[in-house]
Amino acid sequence: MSVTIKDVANRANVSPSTVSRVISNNSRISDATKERVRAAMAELNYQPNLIARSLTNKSTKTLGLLLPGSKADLLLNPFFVQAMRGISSYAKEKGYYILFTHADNDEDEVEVLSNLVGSQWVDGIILTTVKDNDKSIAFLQYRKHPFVVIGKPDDEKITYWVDNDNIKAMYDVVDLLIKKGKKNIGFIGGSHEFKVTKYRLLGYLKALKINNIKADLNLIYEKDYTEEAAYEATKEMIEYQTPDAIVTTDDLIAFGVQRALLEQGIEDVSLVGFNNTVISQYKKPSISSVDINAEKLGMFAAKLLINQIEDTPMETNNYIIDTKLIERDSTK
Amino acid sequence: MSVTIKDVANRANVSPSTVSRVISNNSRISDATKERVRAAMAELNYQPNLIARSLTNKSTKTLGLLLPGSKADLLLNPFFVQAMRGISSYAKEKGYYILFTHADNDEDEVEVLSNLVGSQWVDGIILTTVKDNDKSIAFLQYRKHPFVVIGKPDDEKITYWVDNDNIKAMYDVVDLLIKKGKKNIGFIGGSHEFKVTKYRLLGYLKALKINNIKADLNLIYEKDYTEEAAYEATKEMIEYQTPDAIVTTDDLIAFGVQRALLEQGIEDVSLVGFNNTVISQYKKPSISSVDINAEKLGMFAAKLLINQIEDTPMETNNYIIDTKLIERDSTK
DNA sequence: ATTAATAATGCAACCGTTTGCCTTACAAAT
DNA sequence: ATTTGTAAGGCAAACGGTTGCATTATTAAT
Repeated sequence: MSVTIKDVANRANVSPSTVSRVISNNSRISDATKERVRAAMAELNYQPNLIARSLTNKSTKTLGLLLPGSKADLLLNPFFVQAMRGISSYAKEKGYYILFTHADNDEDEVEVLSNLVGSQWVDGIILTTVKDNDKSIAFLQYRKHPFVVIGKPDDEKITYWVDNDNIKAMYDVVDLLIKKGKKNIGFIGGSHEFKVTKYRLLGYLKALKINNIKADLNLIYEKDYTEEAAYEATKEMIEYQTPDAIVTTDDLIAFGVQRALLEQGIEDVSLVGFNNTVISQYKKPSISSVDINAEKLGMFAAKLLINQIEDTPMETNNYIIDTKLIERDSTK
Repeated sequence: MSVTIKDVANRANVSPSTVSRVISNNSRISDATKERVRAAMAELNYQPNLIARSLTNKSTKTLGLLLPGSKADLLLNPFFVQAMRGISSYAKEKGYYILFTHADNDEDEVEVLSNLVGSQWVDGIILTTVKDNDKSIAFLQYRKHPFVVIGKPDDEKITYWVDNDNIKAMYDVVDLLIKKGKKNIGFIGGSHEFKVTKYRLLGYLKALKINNIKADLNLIYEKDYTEEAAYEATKEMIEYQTPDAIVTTDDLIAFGVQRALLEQGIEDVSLVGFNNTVISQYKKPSISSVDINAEKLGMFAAKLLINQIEDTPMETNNYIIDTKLIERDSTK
C-alpha cells in the first residue's frame, strides 16, 4: 500500500482537503500549516496518485500518439523516431505523458482511436500521417476530441496541424537543379495515398512550369516508400529515358535510385532525397537531402495540442516548419 | 459528458452494479438481463471509463517504456523502433497500453522512473538498455515494482530479462571468420558502458582463444555508437596494422569502418555488423550483419512483464532470442 | 403450509483525489 | 455587548467504476 493523502493528513493533523490545498498552494491555507503539511509529505515520501487525480480532474495529462499501421517500412524511416523525440521532449517539459499505440492496418486505425478516445485515457491525440480524405481525422472531428496532425489536412482552417511547406521545399530543389542546367528531371515518390507525396509532386510540377519545362509523365513515378520499389521504378524510367536529375520524396527512395543508377554505370545524374538521414551522407556519392526538421515538427505538434487542451489562446492553428536542402556530392 | 455506467443502468432498468457484472460477464446475472443490458450499452454506445476502472482495480493496464537519455544516437538505431513494434504488438494483443518516456540524461533516468512509479501510472516498466551496476534496475528492485529489461542484467537470477546470447552470436561470427582463414581480426564496439558491448567482446575473445589466436589489444576499440567514432577508430587501427577482418557491435559502426577502409583503398578486409539494418544490404559491398531479432526481443519482454504483472506462473525469468548471421559480400 | 436452499439483483462502501460550501474562531466595527 | 467581516480549515459529495454483503423472489424439500 502506498502512502495517500490521508496518511499525510493524519501525520500533519489536518484534513485531506487541507493537504490537497497545500499541494495546489491554495492561498486559504496559512503558511504555518503549509510548512507542517509539506514536512509530513516529505517524511512519508508522498506522491499524489495521478489516476485518482485524473478521475476528478477529468484530465489525464497524457497525449496519445498514433503510429500508422500500414506500410510498416515507415517505421524504418527515422522521421517517426525523431518526431517522437520532439513530442516527448515538449510533453515532458509541460508535464504530459505520451501514450503510444499503433494500428495494425488502415481499417484498424479508427478502431484504435475509438478505444483510445472512448476509454478517456488521453486528453488529446497526435496523428503522424495524413491521407486524402482521412478517416481518422474525420472520426476525431466527429467525436470532438482534441487532436493535431503532422502533415497538411484537407481542412487547413479548422484542424490543428504542423507541416513543412512541402510544395516550396520541392520547388526549391527542382528550381535549383534547373538553374544548374538540368532539363530532364525525374520524380520518384512514395505512395500517392500520403499527402506528403502529393505536395512534393506539386512543388516539382510548379518548378517545371515556371521554368517553362513541360512535365513528362514517363519521368514521374509514385510507388511505395521502399528502397526496392524505388530501384524498380528507376530501372523502368531509365529504359524509357535517362534523366539528368532525379528528385525523390524520401532518402530510402533515393538509396534505391542510386543503386539502380550505379548498377547501370550511370554517373552524371543528380539525385536528391528527403529527411536527411544519417546514412545519406555516407553514401558513395553522398546524397543531397532535404532536412525536414522532424524533431521540430514533433515539438510544435505537441505544443499545438497542449495549448488546445489547456485552452491557451493561440494566434494560429498551424505551424510551418522550415526545411533545408543539405547539398552533397550527388548534386555537384 | 460521456455516457457512464449509470446511464446504461437507467436505460436497462437495473442497478450500476448489475451493469458492471454484465461487463465482466459474471455468472450471477441471468441471461435475459445480460441481453437487456448489452442492448442498452450498444444503444448508448457505452465505453467504460478506464481511469475510473483503474482506480478501483489498482491496475492501469499500462506498461511504461523507458528509452535511454544518453547517447541520443541510439534513437537512430532501428533496434529501438523494432523493439517498440514488438512490445506494442504483444501489449495490444493483451489489452495493454504503452506509456513512453525518455530520460534527458543518465542522472535523469531514476528521476523519471521515480515519478512514473510513484504516480502509479503504470503496472510495470520495460527498460531498453542495461548498464553495469544499473541504477535504474537498482531503483526498481528497491521499490519492488514489476519490470523487465532488454539485455542481460547483473543479477540474472532474480531480474526478468530477455536478450540474445551475445557471447555466442559474436563467437560464431569470429569463429566462422577464422575458419575462413582470417587470422588478424579487429574488434570495434560501442561504449563499454553498455553490457551488450561487453558480451560481444567476450564472444570475440573466446573465439580467438579457442582457436589459439592471441588477442591483440591494438586491434580492440570501444568507442561511441556512432559512424564517426568508428571511422576514426578504424583509421587509428589501420595505422598500427591492417587486420584481415573487422567485427563490430553495430551496423552504424560497420558503416564507419567501411568508409575508412574504402577511403584507404583497402578491399580485402572482411566486415560484419550487428542489427541487420535495411541499409547494410545496400552498401557497396553489402555488409554481413547479425540479425538480433529486435521485434522478437520486444515481444518477449512484454510477455515476461505482463505475465509477471498478472501473476501467471512462469517456468523461466528470461528468454534468449535467437540471432542469425546474414552473410553478404563483405565476408565473401 | 412452512422452511430451507438457491438464484438474481440491489445497496452501499470504497479506490484517492478535488472542491463547494459550511463552521469555527477571532478581530474590528457599531 | 452585539453584529459583521474575514481568515483558516473541515465536511461531504463527486468523479465512474467494482465488489462484499444483504435482500428479495423463486423453487424445492419437508
